[in-house]
Amino acid sequence: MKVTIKDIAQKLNLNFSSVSRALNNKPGVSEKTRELVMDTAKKMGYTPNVIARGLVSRSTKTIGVIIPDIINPLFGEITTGIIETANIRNYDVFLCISNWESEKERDNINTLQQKQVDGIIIKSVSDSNSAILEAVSVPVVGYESWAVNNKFSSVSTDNIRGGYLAAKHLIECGYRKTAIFSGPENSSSSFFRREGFIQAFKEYGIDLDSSRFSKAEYNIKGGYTLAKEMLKNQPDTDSIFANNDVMALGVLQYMEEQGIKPGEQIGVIGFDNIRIASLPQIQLTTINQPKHSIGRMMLNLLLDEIKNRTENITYYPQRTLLEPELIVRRTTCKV
Amino acid sequence: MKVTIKDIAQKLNLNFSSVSRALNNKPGVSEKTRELVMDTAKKMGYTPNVIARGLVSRSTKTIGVIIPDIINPLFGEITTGIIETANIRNYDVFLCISNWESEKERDNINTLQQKQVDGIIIKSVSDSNSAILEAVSVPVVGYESWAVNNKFSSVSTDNIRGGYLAAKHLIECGYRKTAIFSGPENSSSSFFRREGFIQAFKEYGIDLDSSRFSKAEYNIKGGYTLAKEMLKNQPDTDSIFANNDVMALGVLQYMEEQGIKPGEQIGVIGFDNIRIASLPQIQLTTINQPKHSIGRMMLNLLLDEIKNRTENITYYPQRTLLEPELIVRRTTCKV
DNA sequence: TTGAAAGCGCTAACAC
DNA sequence: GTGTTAGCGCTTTCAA
Repeated sequence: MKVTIKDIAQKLNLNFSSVSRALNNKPGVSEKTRELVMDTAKKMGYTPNVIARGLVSRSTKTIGVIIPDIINPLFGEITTGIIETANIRNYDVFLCISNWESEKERDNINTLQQKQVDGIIIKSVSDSNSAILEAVSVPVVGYESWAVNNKFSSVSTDNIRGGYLAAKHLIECGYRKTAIFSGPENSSSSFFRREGFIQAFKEYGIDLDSSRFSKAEYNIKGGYTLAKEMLKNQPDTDSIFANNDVMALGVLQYMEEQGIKPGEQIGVIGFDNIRIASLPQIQLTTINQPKHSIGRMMLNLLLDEIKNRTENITYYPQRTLLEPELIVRRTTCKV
Repeated sequence: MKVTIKDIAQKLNLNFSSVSRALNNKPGVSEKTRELVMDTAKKMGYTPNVIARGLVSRSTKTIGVIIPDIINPLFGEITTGIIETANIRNYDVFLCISNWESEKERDNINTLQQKQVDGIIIKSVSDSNSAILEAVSVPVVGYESWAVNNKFSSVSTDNIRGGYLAAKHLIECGYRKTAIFSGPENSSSSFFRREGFIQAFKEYGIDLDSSRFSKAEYNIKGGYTLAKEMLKNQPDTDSIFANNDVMALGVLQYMEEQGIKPGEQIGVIGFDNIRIASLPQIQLTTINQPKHSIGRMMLNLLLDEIKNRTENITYYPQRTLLEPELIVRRTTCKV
């Protein structure tokens, strides 16, 4: 059986509340007792039951994170940033995967609330959960969720600017007939990236043919399928803006299979700058997101809000936009 | 404030234990009361406090998972298998990242115990934690941990066989001077893969030069560095067995940079068969692990043991070995 | 069928 | 400085 503070108290002929005080470094115990308690606790192999502790203290020192998938390295790196920062600040992370399903995301939110997490970081996949999210009783910080909901803080890369940069580069390369491959319906990231992209073309006075806009799942297969379709139906397409890198990977796969040279015949630009995009065999031109920083910032924001709330300080949701960066590689013309 | 069973009880002029019974579908309440309770619970927006429930029932319906990193898609896919299966069986997953650090892993184990998880699935990075792991009070299932510890069940791909298959393929291609790039010190996967590899060479009566065995971190950079070193110091090396795919990716990166053609000048074989290995630009020859199945099997094993334990059925640790499969692509000769 | 009460392991307010 | 007590939200005996 597990050792409890009562066991320690009994052994030391103390009251269990004194043991609690000693263990938690609270005032009201003599140095002597404290040391004695600490020692025997260690000897007996005592580990606190954080569940019980959480029941009374109303804090679990755990924050919940909901991401759509774990295979896309983008989320992997953001999550790594979150976890590393959390650990430094003495918090644990409960990670949930929504698998891009709105319903699953709802389940995840519920689970986290039931688990009494102190706060939630979420990359929401659907507006339809915004009401639920607003009703959550703990602080929430979103990744790319400002448009959906401004009741809580959010951090994201400036997607409009990112899309703009991508377009500007493509235009300067001389591409004129660009296809845009977006993520799933309602993806706010795709929406803004496309907005910025279109804006740039407008500024340059170039018409963008919306029949070249299509959408699929944010994965390799999605990009592959879209490329196949697009290049068959509209073979004069001269470039592709894949709304994220894994999609771009799928595009490159299709082109490679067809013997179409990216960067020479058709330009391809992605978004995220995941690690493999830089491999010499891939050399994908893309827009960088500061992934690790995004994770770190979201966590810090969340903990600040948690602190504010316990201290009853009014809190104003804040939106943080990070600057994207164009990374030119081999899948677009060299400028 | 959150709704509790007491609130419901008060509203219905019932005792809160009746509400509990009704909510949990336990016998001892009339159908009428049960329905009434269910209804009002829903209306009042009641969600159970699983923390409190766990305190008394001694089960949190949560299992802990510890993996070394989240960037390597191998772990991503295994973890996806775990989470999906867990959700089907009504369990939540608490995911911890040890970052390949033994100390961090120890912290993770502690955290999970404190959080009172019902069981732990772990890919341990170090033998030094085996004592701690044995002392864990809940069931544990390991990935690739049999050699380290046989007090608990484990699932893994047959690494010896995998190494053997890799070697056989290389030999049949005509390679004779193979370098082996292993993972970090004490990596059991590398150990067995190398063993199987060496065994095959022995069977074929070919001497393997151990000066070509080296080790680094299990990531792209590790493979890159090792390839650079090896090909500089021992330029007659004709092939490389990278002990996992991400390492192989680093090897390919170096070769590409140097204009060395994989499969033509130097053969490269990896291990894991991660998704990107199949991209036409990469086309890495590798050994497949059934990643999703591994996750699913580990979870099922764990839940079985949890069940056995609550029912006081003696349990014998079992070792499950999965068959690896050679996937020939372009980085080795075509057979 | 329902109510009353104990207790899971812990913190915190209050008394001594 | 230490002990006593209540109570967090819930499940589970035992009585009624």
